[in-house]
Amino acid sequence: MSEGRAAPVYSGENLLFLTDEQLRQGIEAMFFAYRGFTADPDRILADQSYGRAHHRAIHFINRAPGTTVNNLLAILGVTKQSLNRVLRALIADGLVESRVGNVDKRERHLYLTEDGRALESRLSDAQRARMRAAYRVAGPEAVAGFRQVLEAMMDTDMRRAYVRLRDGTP
Amino acid sequence: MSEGRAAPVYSGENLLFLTDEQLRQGIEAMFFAYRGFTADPDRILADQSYGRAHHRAIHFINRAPGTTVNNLLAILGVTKQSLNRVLRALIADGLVESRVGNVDKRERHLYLTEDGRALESRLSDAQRARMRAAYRVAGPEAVAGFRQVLEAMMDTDMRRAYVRLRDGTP
DNA sequence: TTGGAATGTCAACAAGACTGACGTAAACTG
DNA sequence: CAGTTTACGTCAGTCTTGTTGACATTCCAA
Repeated sequence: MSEGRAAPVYSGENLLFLTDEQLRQGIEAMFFAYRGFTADPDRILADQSYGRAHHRAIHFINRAPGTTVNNLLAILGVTKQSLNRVLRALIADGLVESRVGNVDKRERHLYLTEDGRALESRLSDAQRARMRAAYRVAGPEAVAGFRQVLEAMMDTDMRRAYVRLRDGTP
Repeated sequence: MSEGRAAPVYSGENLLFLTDEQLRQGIEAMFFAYRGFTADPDRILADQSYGRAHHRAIHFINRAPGTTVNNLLAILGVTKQSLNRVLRALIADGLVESRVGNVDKRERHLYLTEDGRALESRLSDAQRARMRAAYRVAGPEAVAGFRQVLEAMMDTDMRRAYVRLRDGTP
């Protein structure tokens, strides 16, 4: 992890000698990497009148078609007013369809339209290309570690949401 | 990385069988983890009249004392006007000191004051604690992989800035 | 020495987040 | 069945943080 000083001894689950400096580097790595992570979709959306908020909504609607507004709210971690502004625009532009629930008519189930899926593809193609390139450079073991650390960094609620999406267990 | 389907064969630097699904999981991991990553400092700053932008400025001024505004601009990736608002507040509140450059009087060199360092500590203590916990859960090999993937995900400019800070080579 | 480039500041504006209040419809519950 | 809770939408107002545009100061090179 870091050269130039006496190699720290890691023993089992007792991971020691994590200097503030090492942690700080991890923090900065997160900061700079997240910028890269969002750069490509941001560029694509810059032309349109959409932003990162729209991208997030589109991503998760695509990921869990038929999800309810409340569900999306919990995943995105924003207020319903904030999400509503975004959804209103996407629905008005015909990228998202909102269907009243069959069993519970209070609920609205959200789906991407053909156009919505098209935009989603453009956005996630760009993001996946970068992720794929990074994965290739770093190698498979690094990828596994990457995922482990990220998962450990999440809040409990978010980890639950993440795992649920990952495993497709509603 | 993923169970439930035929184990993909990874061969040397030729990392294959990266399904869209696997990449998508990486993308979502980044999204959820970044939320956790910023949660603690955000909570601390919520009381004060500061936000994430102030945190970022404080972090990097602490990291590279005497840095110029232009320098900070490049690292943070915002416009100078945007940074200026943040700096103005921090200077007015006595957390940051701005000294006119000796050799080039157009430049302002930025330093944290005693109070600035105190807030920096509070913020980064919280963030480091989470990072440390995540590192401990994931283990040292995972941490190495984590850092590798993040570095590979950065834009070239950001990777340069990151390495420069990490290695302390101005 | 003068005009352009670089550095930084001030002012006005836009996006996107937030809170608070309110309304409607549907579901649940004693 | 009446009252309460839940799910969703909306209006209004505020705050943070990003943007452009205009401008002052300083440096440097033709």
